[in-house]
Amino acid sequence: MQNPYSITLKDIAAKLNVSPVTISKALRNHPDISKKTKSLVIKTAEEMGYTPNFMARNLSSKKTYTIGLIVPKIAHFFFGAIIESIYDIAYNSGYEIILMVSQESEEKEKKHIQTLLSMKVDGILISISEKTKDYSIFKSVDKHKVPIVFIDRVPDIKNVNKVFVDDKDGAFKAIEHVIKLGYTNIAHFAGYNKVNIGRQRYLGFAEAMQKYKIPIKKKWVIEGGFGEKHGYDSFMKLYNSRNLPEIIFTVTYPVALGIYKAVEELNLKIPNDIDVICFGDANEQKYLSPPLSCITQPTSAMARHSMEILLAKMSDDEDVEVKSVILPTELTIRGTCKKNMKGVLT
Amino acid sequence: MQNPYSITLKDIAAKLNVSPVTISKALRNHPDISKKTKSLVIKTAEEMGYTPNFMARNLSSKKTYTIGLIVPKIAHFFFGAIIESIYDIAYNSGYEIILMVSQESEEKEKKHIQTLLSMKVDGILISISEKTKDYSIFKSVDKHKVPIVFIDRVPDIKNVNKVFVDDKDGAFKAIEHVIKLGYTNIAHFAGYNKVNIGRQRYLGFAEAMQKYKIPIKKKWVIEGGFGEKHGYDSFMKLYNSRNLPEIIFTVTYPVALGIYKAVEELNLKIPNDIDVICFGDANEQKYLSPPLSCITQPTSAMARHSMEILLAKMSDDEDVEVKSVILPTELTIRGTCKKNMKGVLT
DNA sequence: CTGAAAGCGCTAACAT
DNA sequence: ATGTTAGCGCTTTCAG
Repeated sequence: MQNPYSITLKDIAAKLNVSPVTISKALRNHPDISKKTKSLVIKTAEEMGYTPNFMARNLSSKKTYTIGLIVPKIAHFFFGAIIESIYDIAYNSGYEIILMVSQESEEKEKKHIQTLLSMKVDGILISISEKTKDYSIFKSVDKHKVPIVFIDRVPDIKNVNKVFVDDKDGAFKAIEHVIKLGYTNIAHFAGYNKVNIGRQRYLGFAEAMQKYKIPIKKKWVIEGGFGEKHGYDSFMKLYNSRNLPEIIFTVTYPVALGIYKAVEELNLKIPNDIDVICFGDANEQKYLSPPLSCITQPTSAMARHSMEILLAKMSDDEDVEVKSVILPTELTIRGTCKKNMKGVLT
Repeated sequence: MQNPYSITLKDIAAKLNVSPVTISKALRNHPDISKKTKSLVIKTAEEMGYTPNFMARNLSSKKTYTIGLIVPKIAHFFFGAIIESIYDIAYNSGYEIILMVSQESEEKEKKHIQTLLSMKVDGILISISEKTKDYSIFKSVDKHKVPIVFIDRVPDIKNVNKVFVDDKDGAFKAIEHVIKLGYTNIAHFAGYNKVNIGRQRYLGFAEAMQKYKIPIKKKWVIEGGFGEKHGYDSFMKLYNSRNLPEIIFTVTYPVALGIYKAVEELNLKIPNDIDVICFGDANEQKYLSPPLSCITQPTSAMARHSMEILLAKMSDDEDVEVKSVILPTELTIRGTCKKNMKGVLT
């Protein structure tokens, strides 16, 4: 027995002198059972402290009412916000979320998918790790017939459900803004080119530079992922090469934070010595010194759309159409990236 | 059938012309089975894309190798860090974490506990919501014989496993530091008195004030929970009453952030117009304007201790002793709370 | 070393 | 309206 202290349908049945099936049906509000019996059953079940056995229930029925959610990191504003929204929607739709953290490891991601599959989740929501190259695992999910929706970090394959932001457009808008302000020495601390968000943000950057005929300096485009360390290391590298740009556009907020850290250690000042703008918002940015300007992503809309798609896929047996939702970004200018006002500000 | 595309033990058995039991044993590395058979089984299982059915497995065995984790919030540095550490340790110990978010609601918390119980988790880790008053639910967990350990936000009951920080001492040290710096007009934006961390932090504050014979002004001790809104609202209230202290000690980091927000809106300056120190660290604090001083909690140590206790409880059948771990805090002085240097800094 | 039998707790189909 | 039978996929005795 799972543990000797849990009460089962049988126990209730014995006490009430009926069959376990009656209890099962009553508890699930099956039309077969009379109101009187139902209320009696419910009452005694409560009295006895009955807790349905999830494992048993889901072994005999088809649905588990659970959704697997895989993210690369958790202690990160963007994912924190996404997760929170998804939990919220799931809760209100009667689903449980099983959250897994890949920690940017392709191997862990794979393991987690296996686990979720073995847990018989009804669907999977995933933002893939920055290292993920092998997409075959996602096809295996398909084979198991469990619907999957990709969020933000989506793989470059056709015919999958994805919800992401118009990264290229967002980056373009930001760089265009920067250029119009009069900056010409613009660097980009990029993500990885093989990760969609890294690639698209770079492309937006490049397109804007091209449009305004500003040559892109190779040394000023540094690829290195999405974490704080990239920002710190790359800035240090640039600084030591004595070849600083006026402004750096970073692929994520943590990368920008890395620059803040380096700048402080070097006793430099933002935005005087170096200016920064980043892709991705975080609550704290407005309290940074100086407040960091950024491209804002609509996290709760992303969560909502992903859940809507997944919910639809999970309920409809017929093949619902594959959906790709692209959401717009917004430019939020705060204390950085406002060249024309430099004199006033400092 | 769960879904027609998943391969079961039976399928493998049929293919290999042996009984399902042999497969089951081989896959679990049971000593009964010969090496030769084992390797053959493992190989074909892989080829066929076998995924064990978690539900079935855990229905027939005792352990599920899952741990339930309940936290009040997720998009919050402290909990994010705790969660990440716990996930890490669990992963390395072969456990899965089922994360639930109570969103500071007692009702949701209760529901989540029920769900976890019905999922037959092997143990529960919980940081209770700020609203939780009824502790009877925790006793019901006890009845189910699933071990539970409380982290940080622990209920005020005897004989439960808990891991928390010496909140009172941390607050005391901070206020003592503040007083020694020469501040006398000290306010406290407190949590809720009925939540242990709120109460203890207040007590530390009060004790320090008393030791140095500084009267506590009632209007300067404002109770209001642990969120940003409390900080914002309370500061606005204080400001409008034209009775500002020199420094405010806040019960959490988000509360301090609320003050930062209000201060900016009011066009005031920290630390000149008002100074702040808070309980609880976050990565971003060092980049705030100005960098926020705080009392640092050892999140990963907290995670480690909780998991150690839980792991022990889950493995030993005999009643292991109830454990209460109290961890020390550290004072981290950054840009706020350094009166003697005011002239230099600004 | 291998397998047959029984059962975990629940639900679905089919009686009654 | 209630109960009987069977089975979900796996593991645990207990025989061979």
